[in-house]
Amino acid sequence: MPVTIKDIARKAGVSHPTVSRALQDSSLISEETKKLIRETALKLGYLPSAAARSLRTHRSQALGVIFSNINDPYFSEILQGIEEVAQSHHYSLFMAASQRDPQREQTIIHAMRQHHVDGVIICSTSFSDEKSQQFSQYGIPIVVVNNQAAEDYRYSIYHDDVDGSRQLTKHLIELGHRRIAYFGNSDSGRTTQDRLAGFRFEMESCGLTVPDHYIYELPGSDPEKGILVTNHFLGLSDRPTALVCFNDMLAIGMLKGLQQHGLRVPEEFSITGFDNIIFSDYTNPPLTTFDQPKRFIGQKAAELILNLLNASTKITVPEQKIQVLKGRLLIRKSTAPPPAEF
Amino acid sequence: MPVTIKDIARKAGVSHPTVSRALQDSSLISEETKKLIRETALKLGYLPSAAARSLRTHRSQALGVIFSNINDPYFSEILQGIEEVAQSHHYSLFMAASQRDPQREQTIIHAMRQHHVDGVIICSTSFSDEKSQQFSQYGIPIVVVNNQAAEDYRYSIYHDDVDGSRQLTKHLIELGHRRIAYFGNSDSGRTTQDRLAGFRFEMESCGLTVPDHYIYELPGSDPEKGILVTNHFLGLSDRPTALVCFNDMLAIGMLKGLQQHGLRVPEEFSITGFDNIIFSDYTNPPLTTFDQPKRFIGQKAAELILNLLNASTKITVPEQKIQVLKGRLLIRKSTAPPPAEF
DNA sequence: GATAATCATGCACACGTGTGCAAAGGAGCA
DNA sequence: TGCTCCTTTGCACACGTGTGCATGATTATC
Repeated sequence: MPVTIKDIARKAGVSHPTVSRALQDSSLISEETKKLIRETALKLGYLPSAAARSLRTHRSQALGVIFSNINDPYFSEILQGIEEVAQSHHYSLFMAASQRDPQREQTIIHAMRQHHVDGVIICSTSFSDEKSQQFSQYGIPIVVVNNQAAEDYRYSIYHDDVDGSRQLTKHLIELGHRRIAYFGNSDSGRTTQDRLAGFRFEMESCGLTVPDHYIYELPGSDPEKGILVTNHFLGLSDRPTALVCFNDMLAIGMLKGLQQHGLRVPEEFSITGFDNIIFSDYTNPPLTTFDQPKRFIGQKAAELILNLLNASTKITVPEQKIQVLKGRLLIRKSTAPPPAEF
Repeated sequence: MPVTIKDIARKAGVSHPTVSRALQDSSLISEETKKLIRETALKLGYLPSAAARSLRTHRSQALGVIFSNINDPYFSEILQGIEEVAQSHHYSLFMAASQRDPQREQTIIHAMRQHHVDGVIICSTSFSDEKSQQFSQYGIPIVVVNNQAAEDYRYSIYHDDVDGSRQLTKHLIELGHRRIAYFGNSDSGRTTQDRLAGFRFEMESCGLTVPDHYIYELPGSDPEKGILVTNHFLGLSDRPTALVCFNDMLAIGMLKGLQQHGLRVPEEFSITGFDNIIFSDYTNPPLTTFDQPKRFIGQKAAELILNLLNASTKITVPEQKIQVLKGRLLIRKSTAPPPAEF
């Protein structure tokens, strides 16, 4: 049987409301009673009941975090950032993975509403606007990370993927490449769109055309997909000399596929990734990629939502609705000038 | 203002206890009132308050999951398994990372006790026995995964690392290697011990000696450590021809280190990993490793703890306290017979 | 010295749900 | 008709915490 404030009250010879106030460091209670109560609380090993507190105050000291897939090094690094900030602010984390399944998404929403989370961070690109409205409708603030429709949300954080994609493309162009293709992912919402848009934009502004068959997109991000798609690009009569990949996972797979076909990277073929997941530095050759501040993004998302929680009581509205974070180009060894004959 | 059972009661013209019972499908309530109540509950969009329910029943429908580090592909795959099972049983997940910091561990324990989790899964090797007793002391069942002292716990799950390490070592011996070294991790508790033990055991049972400088252990598992340690092994006068690495992360780093020194793997040097994380198949050459059923381990851990929760009411004691799961040897391209001159 | 002002504390109730017990209503039976 | 038994429902209270309000004690003011 756990210790309650009533137990403390009995032991200290006061009433339980006095204990409640004392532990909140209320100015109504005299310093000496506070001290007495704190000591007996410590002695008895008191721990407040989150359930009772949450029932009364409508605050749970818990945040919900929704991912499409936890088992993804990109997301787990974001999660790490979130967790750090949450823990240092004494917030607990409810975590769930939607697996892009609408059924599960609904289940998750219900679970989080039932558990009365104070706020929600959505890191799932597939989460629709109307789904997330189920939170805001009940006064639960949400922050979305890299969502497909960041602008539709009141608060969101995303990485400037257009910029990243442009920088990668520009790097290849500067190396002398002219026939550059794009290997994309089709189901990551805004990320899908922005990375392709950045590629196209940079190509066009350099006067380079992109034939339709230079764009290849498919759902999912297993490296295995990369291997499968190798054939497509290598089979083209106007074979590209360089490839911009949607992310590191796909690039890693593509790299393996190219090497299985006997191509030397980067001498015969250049390839870029995106995200700078830890393994992109351990491929052979190491991947040229775009470093996205993943942990920082997680931290910012957590800080933003915690500010919102305080704001709702203090009626302070944060000045900024949308935060755009910038990354940096990371030139490693998977890119080089195209072969001489081109 | 969320809908409560009282709102339903008012709308349906009954008392709130009747609603409570009806929604629990109690046999005390007539079928037609049940139907009426269910319909109005649906119409009003009722969602039970976990706080109130938990306060009354002392069950929260939530599990705690403690990791040392979330940003680790090995653990996140286990987490995925846990999440799947939990979600399908309508349990939510409280998640926290200890970062091997005793202070944070204590904070996590408090947070989880406050939130009244029904059970805890500990995937952190650094979690001490006495720490976890804080849970069992208050009747919260715990399941530990791959813990250093699995036998001390009432319920635990672990992978047979001794067996895995033996099989890897045996594979190298069968290829003809005699000078085999071990590159380990020093802060993963039982895993640390078992993998080294398996290596030693197999070497000895084949009559091969292991000089002290053939064993190198350090804390942490960043691939970067692998690079740093390359010098140690390559600098030895009796240089080994093969290396058994604690896990894939370190092996991936070591592989890069070897290649930076101009060594060809596997022609001049063989190397093995452990765990079969997804990237071990995408190094060049792909890593020979030991496939551990990570997701399955997570699923089993979640199932075990859910059984314990039911058992505590039904007074059924599970027959098995400790589950040992087996993996399988995965021979890829990072291992080959030693060079001819040896 | 009487009154007002200030401080510290306790009483009572609320949050939303679940459950023991009593009670009301109907059916069955002698 | 009177009794018992069963079904269905409501009443009252509990879970642990927080807060408005009243109360009692102490000090300040004229």
